Amino acid sequence: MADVNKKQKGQYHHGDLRRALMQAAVDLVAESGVEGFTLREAAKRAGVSAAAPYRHFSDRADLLAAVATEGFNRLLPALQAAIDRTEDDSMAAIAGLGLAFVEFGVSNPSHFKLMYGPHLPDRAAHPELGDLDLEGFRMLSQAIARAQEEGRLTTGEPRQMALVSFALVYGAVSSYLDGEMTRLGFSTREAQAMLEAGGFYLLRGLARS
Amino acid sequence: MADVNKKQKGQYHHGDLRRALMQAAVDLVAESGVEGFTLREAAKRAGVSAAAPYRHFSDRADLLAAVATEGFNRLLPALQAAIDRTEDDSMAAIAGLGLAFVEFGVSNPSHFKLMYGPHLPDRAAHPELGDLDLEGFRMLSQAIARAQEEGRLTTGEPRQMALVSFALVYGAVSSYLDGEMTRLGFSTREAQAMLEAGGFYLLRGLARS
DNA sequence: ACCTGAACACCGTTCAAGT
DNA sequence: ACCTGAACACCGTTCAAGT
Repeated sequence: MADVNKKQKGQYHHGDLRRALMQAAVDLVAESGVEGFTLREAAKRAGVSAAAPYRHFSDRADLLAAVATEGFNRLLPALQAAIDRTEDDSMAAIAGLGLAFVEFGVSNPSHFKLMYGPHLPDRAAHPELGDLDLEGFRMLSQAIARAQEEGRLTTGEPRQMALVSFALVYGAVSSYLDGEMTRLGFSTREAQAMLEAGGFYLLRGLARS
Repeated sequence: MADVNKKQKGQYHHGDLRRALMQAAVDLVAESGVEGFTLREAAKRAGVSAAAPYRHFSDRADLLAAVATEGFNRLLPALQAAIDRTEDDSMAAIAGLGLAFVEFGVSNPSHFKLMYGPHLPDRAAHPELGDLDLEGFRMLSQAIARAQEEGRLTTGEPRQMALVSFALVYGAVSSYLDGEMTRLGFSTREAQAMLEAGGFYLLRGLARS
């Protein structure tokens, strides 16, 4: 049960330096935000020199993008599972997607910040990120379209209704992670209650009257 | 009409270095994000040495916090104006608050990011920021309470309904500013349309049935 | 009171050299 | 193929010294 996060003393090769660096990034972001992450500190925690990361990542941003990609690769199956779990109820599927998204963000704050935050300077350099992002959004759009076909949601562009829903859950999670809710005097419990109520209010507004 | 942003050549005193540094910060954040802002570059643009800013700000974070404070000092009057403009219609006041918030964010992206983003490492060091933040939130809560008294919104904790509304507009603005909407394939026009529709859907959900 | 110049510790990144 | 050590340009911050 060797610790894969640190190089064995005296060993020349690391084992899985790529993994260890990504884990160090997640830890550092959790500890002190994305600004608090430095390549040198990540290398130090993995027990290698400051130059070693450049064998595995082209630069600092490339490492962060790899963590973001890992995040999408965790989120998308969770969203799919939420849909599968509610095969019979199209409205429940939409609510389930929202809850799964929120749960993912709260459980994976470092990943979430890198996936959706302003920290990746050149997203064009990582096209796979955009593709994964779009795929999640398409799941939501399709769930909304399905509910419309069943006559349970009001008419309107599914894409637009999806974007409204996304803005709500995205705003909820990121303002929570940024500490805005705490600043406004909400406890974690209250914040959670509001998330559920928020989804309820919005769904009510989207519902067929 | 002297350029207050640069020190006159040969002049020893600057004139208003504090202002010039804050303006440089706004510009740098707009150009390359908060990560792209450096104290040294701001000082360079103001025409002073790298140590000069420390006469006016205790450190880098203090300068950024000053810009955030300036942002709240612009936002709050805009919110108040939105309320005054719709004295007679409590529902219009809520919608007006949302639109004013969105308009502020789109027009003052650098300020908005610093006010609500994760970039200020120690917000406790700047208590006035939390106060101003809360004041804006109280405006929204009161508008909601008023609409409830008039029987136009469903019952429920105004604070909680305000938080839901805040999450929606906050999510809309910050995902727009972070480029997420563009990534999802929405044009600026579409994004704007969705903002309006989003407010409509949510208000509909909050309305008394 | 306000600013400069030099200094320190730190960072991202490169590159020749080691195993 | 993978990593080290030294180097470079840059950054935040401090401090003695200048005006």
